[in-house]
Amino acid sequence: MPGQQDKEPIVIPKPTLDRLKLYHRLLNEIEQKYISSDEIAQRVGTNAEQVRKDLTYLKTTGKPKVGYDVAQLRQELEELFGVKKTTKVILVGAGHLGSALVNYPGFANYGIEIVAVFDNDPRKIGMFIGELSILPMKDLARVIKRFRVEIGIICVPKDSAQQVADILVSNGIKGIWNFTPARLVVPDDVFVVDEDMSQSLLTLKHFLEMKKQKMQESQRG
Amino acid sequence: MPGQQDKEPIVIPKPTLDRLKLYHRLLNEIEQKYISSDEIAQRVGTNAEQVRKDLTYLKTTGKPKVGYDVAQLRQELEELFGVKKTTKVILVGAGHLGSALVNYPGFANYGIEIVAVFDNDPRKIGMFIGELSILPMKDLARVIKRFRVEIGIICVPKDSAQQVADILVSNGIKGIWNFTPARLVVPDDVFVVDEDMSQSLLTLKHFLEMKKQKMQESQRG
DNA sequence: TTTTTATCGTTATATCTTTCACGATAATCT
DNA sequence: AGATTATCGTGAAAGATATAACGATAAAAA
Repeated sequence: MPGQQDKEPIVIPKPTLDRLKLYHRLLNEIEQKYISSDEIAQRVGTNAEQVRKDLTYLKTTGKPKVGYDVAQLRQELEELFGVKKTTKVILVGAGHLGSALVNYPGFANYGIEIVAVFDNDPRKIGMFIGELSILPMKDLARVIKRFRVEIGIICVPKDSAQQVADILVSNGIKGIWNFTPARLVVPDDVFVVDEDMSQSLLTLKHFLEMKKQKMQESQRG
Repeated sequence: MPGQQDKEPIVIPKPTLDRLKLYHRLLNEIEQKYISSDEIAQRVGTNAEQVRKDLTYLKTTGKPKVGYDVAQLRQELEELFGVKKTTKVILVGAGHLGSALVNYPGFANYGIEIVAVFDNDPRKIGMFIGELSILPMKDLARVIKRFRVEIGIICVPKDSAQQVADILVSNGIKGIWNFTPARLVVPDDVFVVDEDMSQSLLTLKHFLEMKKQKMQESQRG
């Protein structure tokens, strides 16, 4: 395998990465100069050992009796997640969800900029979502090249999802944020993050089921 | 601890539960009568052993040389997730995202019915989202009681999130689907599922960071 | 300056999850 | 009917992650 080196291929475990995201969010909300592993833990709902373990994956180190330098930690996390670099993104599918995303105020904080919205419904072409006019799919290649877009958001009906993914991939997109329940098939070097809301829903319903069962049991018992 | 029994407190591990959701979705898409662990695995991107292990948490059992009965497995999963029972849900926050959710066609498939939408902006009261007219917050208690609502969706601005959560909880809501980045503080018996899109974003950006680093390394090396 | 204390970093232990391995079994083939 | 085969179910091994334990260290107190 050429181009691969054994020295320090430190990969951060997924669970740790997920918690680091929580820490990152927390650090953006607090004012103090230092914070202890224990305080971080309490605020995000884990324990101090876990926090310290997680932070060993970073360069930032804490001081005994004081804790971690908030600004420093925040900055390292921002680098880790590339928050500071603006990433240009296109969105395909100008339905309700697409509109919601274009208008989502949170993206700017994470260096995300939606530069164009596409749809294949001729009636929608030219209409505006926020300040962006909806473009036809045939303009996609041009826009991606022009703005050097790397990420595409898919929020079209499920049955068109794979087709759209194929178009995005063939135009050089390397990251896809998939809001449809479809499982996308893409080359290895393309990264897909699924945002399937129905799945979260199942989690909620399952919880309520469990709860009801428990209540019935304790009544019987 | 009264009301707690030691016999068979079988709890399905979270990773297993997440995969079961994938299997459930798959089973809804296929026509065949039987399916093998291997086919399930290939279709959802895992391996056969994993699938079989996961299915040991269910009552359904497979037949050698044949596989699992699709209909039976589907039904057991539907029961597990409470898909068949319609759950009534209210939504607070009639912004872009709220509208998107009300119009989301996928909910019906999972037995979710949004029965009312609330907002505290007087200008929005009485306007329609789909077929639902936007109600003032003061109607909330009445609606929850009337429809026996157990789940509330919060998609208001971050700063109002906790306040809304408190209102929901005090009106007997037991499950909250939180679309804001706020961390909600609720009693132990209330279950919160966070749907923080900014967090998924970080996953994507982190991936792109990694990728860039790798490319730089391989150029240097 | 010495002692005490809070908090870190890290190694060791425990738990949880996945993978492996293989005997059991129902369907198919000879 | 007996042999063969695909597939299951499960217990054991391996791997990953989380928790616990504790010595080290910087700040604060004595």
